[in-house]
Amino acid sequence: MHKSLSRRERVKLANREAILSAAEEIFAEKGFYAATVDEIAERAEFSKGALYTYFKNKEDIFLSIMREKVGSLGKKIKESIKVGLNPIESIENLIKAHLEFFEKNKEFFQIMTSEKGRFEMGIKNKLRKELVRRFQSYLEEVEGVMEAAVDNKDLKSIGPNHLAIALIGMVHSFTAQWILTGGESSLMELSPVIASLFFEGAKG
Amino acid sequence: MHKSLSRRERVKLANREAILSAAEEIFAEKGFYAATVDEIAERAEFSKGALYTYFKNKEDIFLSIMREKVGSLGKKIKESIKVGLNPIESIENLIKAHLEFFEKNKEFFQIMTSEKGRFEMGIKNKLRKELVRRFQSYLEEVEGVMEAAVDNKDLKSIGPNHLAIALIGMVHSFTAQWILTGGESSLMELSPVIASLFFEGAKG
Amino acid sequence: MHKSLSRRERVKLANREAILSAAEEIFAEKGFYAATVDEIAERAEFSKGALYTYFKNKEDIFLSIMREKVGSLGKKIKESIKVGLNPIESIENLIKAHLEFFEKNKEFFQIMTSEKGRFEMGIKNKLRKELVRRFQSYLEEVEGVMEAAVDNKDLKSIGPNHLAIALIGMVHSFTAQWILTGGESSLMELSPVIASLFFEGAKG
Amino acid sequence: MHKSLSRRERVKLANREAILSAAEEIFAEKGFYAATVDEIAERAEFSKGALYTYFKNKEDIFLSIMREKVGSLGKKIKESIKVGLNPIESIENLIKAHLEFFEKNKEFFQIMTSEKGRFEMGIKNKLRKELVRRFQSYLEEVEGVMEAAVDNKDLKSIGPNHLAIALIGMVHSFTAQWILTGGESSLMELSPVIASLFFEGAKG
DNA sequence: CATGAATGAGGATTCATTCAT
DNA sequence: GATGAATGAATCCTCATTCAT
Repeated sequence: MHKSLSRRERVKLANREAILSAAEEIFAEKGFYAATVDEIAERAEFSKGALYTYFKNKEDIFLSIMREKVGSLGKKIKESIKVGLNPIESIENLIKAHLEFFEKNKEFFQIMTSEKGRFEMGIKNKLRKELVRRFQSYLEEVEGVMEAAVDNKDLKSIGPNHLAIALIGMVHSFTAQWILTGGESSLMELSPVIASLFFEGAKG
Repeated sequence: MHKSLSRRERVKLANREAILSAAEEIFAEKGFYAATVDEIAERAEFSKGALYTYFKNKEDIFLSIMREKVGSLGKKIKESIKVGLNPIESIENLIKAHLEFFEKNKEFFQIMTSEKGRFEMGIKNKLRKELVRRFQSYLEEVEGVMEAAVDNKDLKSIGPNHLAIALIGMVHSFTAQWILTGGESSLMELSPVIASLFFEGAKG
Repeated sequence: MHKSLSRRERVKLANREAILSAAEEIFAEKGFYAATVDEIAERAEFSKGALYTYFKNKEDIFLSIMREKVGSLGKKIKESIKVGLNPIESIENLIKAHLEFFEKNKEFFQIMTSEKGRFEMGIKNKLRKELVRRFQSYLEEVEGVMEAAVDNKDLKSIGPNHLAIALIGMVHSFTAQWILTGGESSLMELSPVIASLFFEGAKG
Repeated sequence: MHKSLSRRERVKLANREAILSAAEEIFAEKGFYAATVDEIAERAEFSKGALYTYFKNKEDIFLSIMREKVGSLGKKIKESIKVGLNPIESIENLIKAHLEFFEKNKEFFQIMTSEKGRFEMGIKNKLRKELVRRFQSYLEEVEGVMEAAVDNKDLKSIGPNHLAIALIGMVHSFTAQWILTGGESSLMELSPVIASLFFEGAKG
């Protein structure tokens, strides 16, 4: 990878990543507003000014993180779905992919759940629009499998939209709880519990 | 209620409520940081100074809203549980109570989901501690019904904690989606869908 | 004057004037960019923040000064012209009015001559547009007298535009020199010299 | 000229000129403060760092332009005066030389008129001092012709200082107006108008 | 008590200048 | 020498909080 990049270009790319990584932590801890550019710069071990050679402004840093992560989540989800032999297996893979992604991206999960509502408001901004589009496409992906499963009589004929909301709600809820209790144990271990509850329900 | 309050005291109480109500809107729209005291004062049709006779500072306004709402939600939940003849019915009531509450308190739901993570950090503050305690007691309440249902063999013997997380996750997810799509139709109508998915699962 | 203003309103107006007066000095000394809001605040004996209750931003302070002064200069010029019994006398009055105004408004003269070119560029701004309009109307006023004088055969039939440029150039040049040499003696005393040179020329 | 310069030295000199020329444009457009080193470097098609091998700092670039131009203007003026057969002709030549110079150096004229007042303040700097000295010598040159003309009874016995101020004021005013209206037509054509107004005055 | 002007700490951003490559 | 990334001082502006009237 990066075969064709000059050393200088590779350094720039690495620095960019370092800044984004530091910013992700701070944004997760404090949210967009309370996070300060100074603090991000300090955590990234760069001067304040350096951030502005890599990003247009604070919002650009934020949206760059979100764009990358949302895109990456979407890709993982898509891949997980394709791998399944049948809709049920696809959904099981979907759950696993979600948990795996959030386990590696705790900070992003926190940012996403707390700032999502915010960046959908007052969308004048190209980047913001693109971001919202990516989110939607991710949801549609999940709805897609649900629809396939319903068509295949694997799932009850409930609106795929509702099925998607229910599953994602459970996944997010378990993830949030896992983070709240320290995020130490393995989140992926919960995959069977979630699958079982989603498919079979809780009734004894 | 308020039997023993003088007229002056009643006015003060009403003003307090008016301020909190205005603040709730602003906080829901913009989040804690982006909301300005000026804007809250204007929306509440009070002078900025007046807010400071009713509340110690901006955080105090915020936590007052949260305390009241979290307390109120907890109370509703407790009541809903008690009314049920058996654990299953209690859980059905629990779902309805949730949806009813969020339908009336959209703004609070938005604030809660976006700021919850934040005010759990750096809890030096009495009010914050109390708030977190209230949240926990609300969760424990839900876990309580789940435990009863498991004991009663109404639900599979899954950890009550997991059952609570799953149900709350679904409820929050449906609520969030409802708000995102405008919050016009009735949220409570979704109660049977959620109950069915929770009890019976999605499998056809 | 200000009969109908409450005390508070009068104080506000006085404060506004104090800020503008301090700003005028600083802008004259350093120009728009080098002048800092901090310095203006300090000179005005207000806090930095206070300036922002009176003015939208630094540019607003600057344009407020210019607007008032340009308007005031224009008014003086118009009045001076009207008072003359004939075009020649009107022009003499015009010269006197100019010198009198600049003598009292050294700082404005300096700002005007150094920033004029600047605020004509990139006029996106209502205030800037209005300002340029006022400047033009002042020039047209001077051209107006010249035209009358030419029509009346008091002046050679040179384009009134050229006559206006020549006279204003001389007036500005004498003013600039007067300021450069300390601005102590009376500028108005130069009125006959300028009038003589303008009307009779330098040739012996 | 530059006979004894090596190729390397000639390149350096050419680069220096290219930078100064680019800087002159930017300074004329925006003034000293609003002009950025980045922009100058870009316009000159050099790296930012390169500018600092040719000039000590931003002020050095600015003062280098001014020094060269002021010196050049002074030289032209001196030459124009010498060529005249008598004082009157010398003054006519002086006017022509001025207009010719400003026609070729619009940018410098703009910089000069807007920044002149500024760099006379707080002169701690050798370069600045030298610059002010050059300006003064240019004025003295003009005063010199005026004195000669007065002595020769070609002009009224008005102080040569006043005569110089009046003439220069007119020249600058016409130049400023010419630039304001686009600077397309020939500025030099105005030479007879200015001479006539200066010598004979405006009276009909 | 209510008001809203004043305060000033805090934060985002710019840009001249330096310096490692 | 040339480059342009990095620096950080400087600056504008915001806004929670205070306090004189």
